[in-house]
Parts: sequence; structure tokens; C-alpha cells
Amino acid sequence: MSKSSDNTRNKILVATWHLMEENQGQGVRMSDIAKRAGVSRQAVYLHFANRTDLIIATIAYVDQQKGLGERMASFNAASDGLHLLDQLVEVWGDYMPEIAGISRAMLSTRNSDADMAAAWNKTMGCLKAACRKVITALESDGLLAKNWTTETAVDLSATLLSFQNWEQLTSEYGWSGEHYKTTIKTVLIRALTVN
Amino acid sequence: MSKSSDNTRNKILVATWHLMEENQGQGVRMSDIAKRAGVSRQAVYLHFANRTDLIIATIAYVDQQKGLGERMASFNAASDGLHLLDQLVEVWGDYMPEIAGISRAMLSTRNSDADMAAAWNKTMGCLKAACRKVITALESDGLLAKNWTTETAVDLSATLLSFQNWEQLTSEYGWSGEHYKTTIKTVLIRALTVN
DNA sequence: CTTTTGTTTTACATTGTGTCAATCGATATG
DNA sequence: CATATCGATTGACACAATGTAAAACAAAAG
Repeated sequence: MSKSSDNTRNKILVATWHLMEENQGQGVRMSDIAKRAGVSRQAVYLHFANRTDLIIATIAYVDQQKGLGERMASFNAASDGLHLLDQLVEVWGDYMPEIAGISRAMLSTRNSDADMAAAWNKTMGCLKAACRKVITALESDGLLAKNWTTETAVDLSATLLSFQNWEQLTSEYGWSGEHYKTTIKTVLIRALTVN
Repeated sequence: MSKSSDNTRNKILVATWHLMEENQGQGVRMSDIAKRAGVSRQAVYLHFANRTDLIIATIAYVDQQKGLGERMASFNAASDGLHLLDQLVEVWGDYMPEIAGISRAMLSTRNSDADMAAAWNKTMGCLKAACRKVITALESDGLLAKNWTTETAVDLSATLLSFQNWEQLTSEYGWSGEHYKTTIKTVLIRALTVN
């Protein structure tokens, strides 16, 4: 693929990203994206098979641009379970607001689109893997309360940390990002650990 | 409004309800509903202004048919905070699976439809009111942990009990209804109450 | 018998996604 | 220089689903 083609592809990805964030992931049409990117609507279909494909490529692009990998590296640095938990909530709690628009777009179409559902589950698998790391660390520290299995504790953590919950607490109930993070930490610690 | 008109209206509501439950609230078209009700598609528009209006009427109809009011009465019978909490999770946890289809339909359109969003918020206001009753009871029992205000505790309870969380834990992570209820009770008690 | 009411039938407008074919301009390659 | 090739443009079109409009019709009520 030539250089100019890659350029156009990137312009489309950036346009999608920005439009999604500006409009909270709603009411963004393919023609809007094309206009913003400065190309024809049909050019978009030369680079992406359909709307779902474009959005999935966009979230991957954003993850890479935002350096989700590096942020997760700082998460990996912690040793004991409680530190890991703290770091996970910090990193994840700071990341969600940065991808709110595109995430909403994914959520609102995943019900009617199997590919989108799969892409979303992949992202959530990422979160679940991080949760599993926290839980197993808590377990080997002897801190996981005895009513939990590893799996149920992971399920609950991932659910509590879900994008939908973050959105409800912050944007609907008006919690600040800091309040969200400290409260979720407290709830997780009280729910999962002994005493 | 005449008797035959009411009859048709009911047939449409029942058809909507059943189709939504059968199809998990997805891919149900106005023409499908009309066919199931045994009327013309246009007849549906004689009784309901649009799709959103129909779905909102359906959830109200189902709430009434299922006797949500009566079930909530048993919830009101409890006196102390811990009993109220137990009853709320029982009633709500048993109710959600019965309205799963229509609830999904509401959720998937609320992003693009302000009326639907308002209707959904009304339902959630119902849950929040119940949560508030639990929290204030816990408070007057002296059981609410001191890091919570009434409002933040209500927000967290309503979020933890949200339909989306129930759906994720049961249908995605395979929790049984009983496991959901007992686990959520435990988490709420540990998170909200002292010791 | 006539009017009203609920419904049917047919047709059409609209919106947004996705496809197709012809064309155009620049850039390599012989 | 001539000519393929490639990316993009243009304009047209198919399609699905919602919603609207008008004319006809059947049954019940006055």
C-alpha cells in the first residue's frame, strides 16, 4: 500500500476519532466522517469494509496513540495485590474518559452487530486479564475473602469497572473522576479482601 | 375509545412484549409486531405515535401485568435496613430476567432517542427510590459506613443493581440468578455497612 | 338510511448504509 | 515519450426500515 493511501487512511481514522469524541459517539454518519477527513464518502469504503470495521480500526488506533500499552506497564510494576488494585483503578479510571465517545459508539451498535460485539468483548477481555492479575496477587497475599473463587472475583471486578458503570456514575450521577476512583477502590477492597 | 379499539391496542402490546422476549429485544420490526398481532402495520400507528411510544407503552403494560407494584409491597414490609436490602435484591433480582427483552430494546435505542432515555431514567428513578429507602434505613440503624453520604451510597447501590450489570454477570459470565443475588447482597453489605 | 369509527390497502417520502461503473489525475515503468 | 496503474472522485442506484397520506371498506350506532 502506497504512502498517499496510508495518509488518507490515517486522516479518516483521526476524523472518526475526533467526531466520536465531539458527539459522544452518537449521530456520526459516514458522510460526516468523510467530510471531516476531506475525502469523498466512497473513499472511506476503499479503506474500510463498513462502519463497524472503521470503528474497530479507530479504537485500535486510539489505543495505540494514547499509549495504553505503556500505561499498563506502570500497572505491571506493582508487586503486592493491594498496590496492583490501586494501580489498575488509577490507569483504567483515567483512560475511560479519554475513549468515552468511541466506546459509546461501540456499545450502541454491538447489540445489532456481531462483529462489534466481538471487538468490544476483546477490549473487555483486556480488562478482565488485568483484573485476574490483581485477584491472583490478592490470593497469594492471603487477602482474598474466602467466599470468592478466582473467577467470580474477576467477574465482579470487571463488572464493577465496566465502562457503563463509569459512565453512569460520572456523567449521569455527577461523580468526579477522582471520586469515582477512590470510591471504586474502597468498594473493591471491602468486597474482595478479608477484614 | 371503543372496546374493539382497546382490544387491538392490547393485542399489539402483547405481540410487542412476546416478540421482544423471544428475540432479546433485537431485530424486532414494526411489521413483525403487526403481523404477530394480526393487524396491518399501519394499524399500529393508529394506536402508537412511533416505535419509541410503543415500547414505552409496552414496558408499562408489562410492569402492570407482572404486578411489580405488589412485589414492591412485600419489599416495603421489611423494617430494618439489612432486611430491606435483602428484600430489594430478591425482588429486583427476580424481576430483571422477566423483562430482559424489552429492557434491552429500551437500552439499545436510548442513545439515539431522548424520549426513550427519559423513559429509561424513569424506571431507574424507581430503583433509585428503593435504594434510597434501604440506605436511609441503614443510616438510622447506625450501620452505614462513615465514608458514605446518603446520595453516594444510593448512587453506588443503583449502579451495582443496574440492568446492565445483571446482564453481564448472568448472561455473559454465566452466573445463576441465585448466585447473582447472594453475591450482590454480600458486596453491598460489605461495601456499605460498618464491619 | 346515513354517519361515524376502526381498519385496510396502496403508495410514497425519508434517512442512512453500502455497491457499482465510469472517469480523472498523478505517478511509475517500459 | 507512451502507457499502465493506483487512489480518489463523481453520480447513480439498491436496500431496509420508519413514518406519512389518502382512498376505500365494513360494521356498528344514530
